[in-house]
Amino acid sequence: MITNRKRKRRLDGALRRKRILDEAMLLIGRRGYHGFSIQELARRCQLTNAGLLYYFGSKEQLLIALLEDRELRDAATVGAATGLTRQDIDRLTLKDVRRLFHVLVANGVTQPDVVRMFNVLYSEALDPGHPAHGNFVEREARVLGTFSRMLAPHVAQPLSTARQLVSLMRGLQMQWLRSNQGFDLLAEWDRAAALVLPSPERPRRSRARTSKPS
Amino acid sequence: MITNRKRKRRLDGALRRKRILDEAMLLIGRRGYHGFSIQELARRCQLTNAGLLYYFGSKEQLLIALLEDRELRDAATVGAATGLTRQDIDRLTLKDVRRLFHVLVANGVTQPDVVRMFNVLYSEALDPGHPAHGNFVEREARVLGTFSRMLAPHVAQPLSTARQLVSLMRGLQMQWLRSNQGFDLLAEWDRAAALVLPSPERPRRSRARTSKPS
Amino acid sequence: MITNRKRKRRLDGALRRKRILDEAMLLIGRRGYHGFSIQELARRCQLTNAGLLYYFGSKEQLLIALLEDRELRDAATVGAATGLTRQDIDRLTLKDVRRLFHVLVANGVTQPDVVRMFNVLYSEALDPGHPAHGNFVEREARVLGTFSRMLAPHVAQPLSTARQLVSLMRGLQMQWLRSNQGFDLLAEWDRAAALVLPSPERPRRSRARTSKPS
Amino acid sequence: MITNRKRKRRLDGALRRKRILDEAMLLIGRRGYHGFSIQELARRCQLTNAGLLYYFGSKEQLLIALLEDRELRDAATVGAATGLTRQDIDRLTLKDVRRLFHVLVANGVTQPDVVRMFNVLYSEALDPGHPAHGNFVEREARVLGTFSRMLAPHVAQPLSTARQLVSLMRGLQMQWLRSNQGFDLLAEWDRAAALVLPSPERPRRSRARTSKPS
DNA sequence: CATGAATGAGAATTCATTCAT
DNA sequence: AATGAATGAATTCTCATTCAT
Repeated sequence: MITNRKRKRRLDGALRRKRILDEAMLLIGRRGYHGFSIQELARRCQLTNAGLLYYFGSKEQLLIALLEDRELRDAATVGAATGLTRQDIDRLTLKDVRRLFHVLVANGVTQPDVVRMFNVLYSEALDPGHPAHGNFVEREARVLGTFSRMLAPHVAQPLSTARQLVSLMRGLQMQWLRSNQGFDLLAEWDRAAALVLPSPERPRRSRARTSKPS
Repeated sequence: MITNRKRKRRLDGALRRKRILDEAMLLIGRRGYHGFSIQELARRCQLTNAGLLYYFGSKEQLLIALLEDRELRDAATVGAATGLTRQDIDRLTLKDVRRLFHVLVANGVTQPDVVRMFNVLYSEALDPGHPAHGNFVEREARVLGTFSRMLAPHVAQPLSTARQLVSLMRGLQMQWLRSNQGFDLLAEWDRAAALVLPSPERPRRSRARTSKPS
Repeated sequence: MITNRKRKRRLDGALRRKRILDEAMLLIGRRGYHGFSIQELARRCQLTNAGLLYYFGSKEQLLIALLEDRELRDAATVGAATGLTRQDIDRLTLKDVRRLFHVLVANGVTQPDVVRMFNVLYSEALDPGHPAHGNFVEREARVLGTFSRMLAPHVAQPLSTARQLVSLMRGLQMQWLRSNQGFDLLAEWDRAAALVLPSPERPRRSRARTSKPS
Repeated sequence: MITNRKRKRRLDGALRRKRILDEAMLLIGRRGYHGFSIQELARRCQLTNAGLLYYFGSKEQLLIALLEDRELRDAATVGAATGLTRQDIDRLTLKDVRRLFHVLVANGVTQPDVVRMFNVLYSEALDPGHPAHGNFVEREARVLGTFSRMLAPHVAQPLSTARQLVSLMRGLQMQWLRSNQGFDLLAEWDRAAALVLPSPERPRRSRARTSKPS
């Protein structure tokens, strides 16, 4: 009984937090960190201003909590979808790499709001004074690093290729969002990836010299 | 005399306006439309709050003026640098296309603040409520349309290629800005463009069977 | 067993209360009643907000409890240090009076935080709306009354002298606190007291006609 | 005409500032810096919150402005009342010194609100975090220094005497305020000063030898 | 005995904007 | 051409307090 109750209460608290973060994601995704207000978020969560801040101390901390939360969830999602772990990074076949990126994009297609939030923050956080600046600088380094390592066995200039993939992924996502998801993002991605990643059947990196005769 | 004065004053006025817009570009580039304040801008221009609004009426109108101003200037810049006009669009050779994009990116390299502003607004304006939303929706359509037309004679799926080029350009710019211009953007661009655009000597892309008669 | 526990708990409760009051004294001494917050006090006591109020009901009651607690403790301290009781007041020799004041000040030297709190509240409570206003009005009357009675046999205008002593004591304490206890308060006090209180051997002050058989 | 208008406008602004500061003095005198609110002050000045802050940027700056304003006015008042200047400090006769202090206190009697504000801040600013802390530390040093110099030719331990005078002045003022000006402060002061300052006719202070051989 | 959750009131401050001058 | 004065609305955040558990 007691445990049940306790559990229920705890769950309630955690659940509420989650709900708030979900709503915050939507709001920030639309208006950006500077453009949304604690007030509006609270209203949407049917909480008072103070009630909301009870959970997250300040607007800034809310943002940080949101990013942390997302990071955890996304890592889990991707891990589950690909069956790959950190250890595999250096040993992936080209096919694995393709599949991984495909999954990444496919995952985004199912949650456009997440994609929107990330992309909005991604550029808003360019500003060194932005509360998520550090987070995104670090994230970018991490992502480019990871991609480079994955690509290293397969392409001549892994960092360049990583940059291209990141650019294409984010750029296509942005266009997709702006067009109200008016085209097939995943297909577009596959097409783009095919240009940037060497085709699997042929021995890689000949490209680096001869280019693609196909 | 009087005319002189008037002229002088007008010139001063226009000059002042320009100065304000330049400062606004920096500010908006860093903090976004929602994140910057008339107050701060006025301070930086050594004007009072009211003094600034005398020129632009409202924050929103300021943004619009800024975008219009930029549009004019950039069109002029690109036109001058490439020697191409609107009429040429459909008749460009692949080489011209390559050159055009190269100029575009090279132009950005010389004015990172402009690049920053555009990219920040580009994602901030995803929000339908953003005062520049319409502008950017239209701009995107225009850009993709123009690029598609330019690419049509040369690639199988011009719109896809246009999307890729736009994505790569913006994505690389963002990475370049975030890294504090820590890599050679132009070189990176050329590398990326080489993958997406067919190499000039060989007709590339057997896929382009059906071709587009447009 | 049960009684034990209860006792233990009670003791814990009382102890906790005391700890809270001690911390409150520090805080109020530094920031005043208006300037400190239940929140900060709770944090310092490693208690929740609600936990703290469980003990004292409200901020105002906390202040009152603090003053009462202090009153008790100080009365005890002074009584113990001088060996004098309320009944002795009218029969004190000049030497006793001197000694009493000396002890009072000496006592303050050992606990600057108490001194600080009293002096801060002493002036903050000038405001009729202050929750300790009544307390301090009454306290002042009591102190002046008591001092006057003690001084009556020895000086011509006991109330004036009482006012002077009170002023000197508080004023020197304030200077002492502001200078970070940068001078010898007790020595300073003795010097000042010597001017205000008649020297014991010589009857000083011809005004004091009534004589003193001391 | 134009000058007139300009002057009038300026005066208006300055006048308003003055009115605000006067009201602030009352409010801070009653509730202290922590205890008063911009809101209430604005209401009393028939201004909006923002309207008030237009003049003084922030609560803290308001306090500083208040203190500066007071300093100027008080220096003027005292100078006018005594006819003494800074240069005279070291050459004052005992009689001058007495007169100066008398004027100081008499001046206070005519403006109890000023006295209240100073005394309230005087103790509130003990806290190193208080925005007027520095101001009051410095002020205390200056006052004690000045008094000491004035007293140096006349008493054995000028700093001690200065401390006593400061203590008595402030202490009596406080009692006077707390009693709702229920006694004759000036008379009380003269009585106290007579004890601390050597009487002019008699070759003061045989004590000065017997007690401290320093 | 104490907490977790929440609130209503109010805090200081900022914002875009207005308007007479 | 620009300012000084002012505002209403909103912002983030803090406060003391309540109440079920």
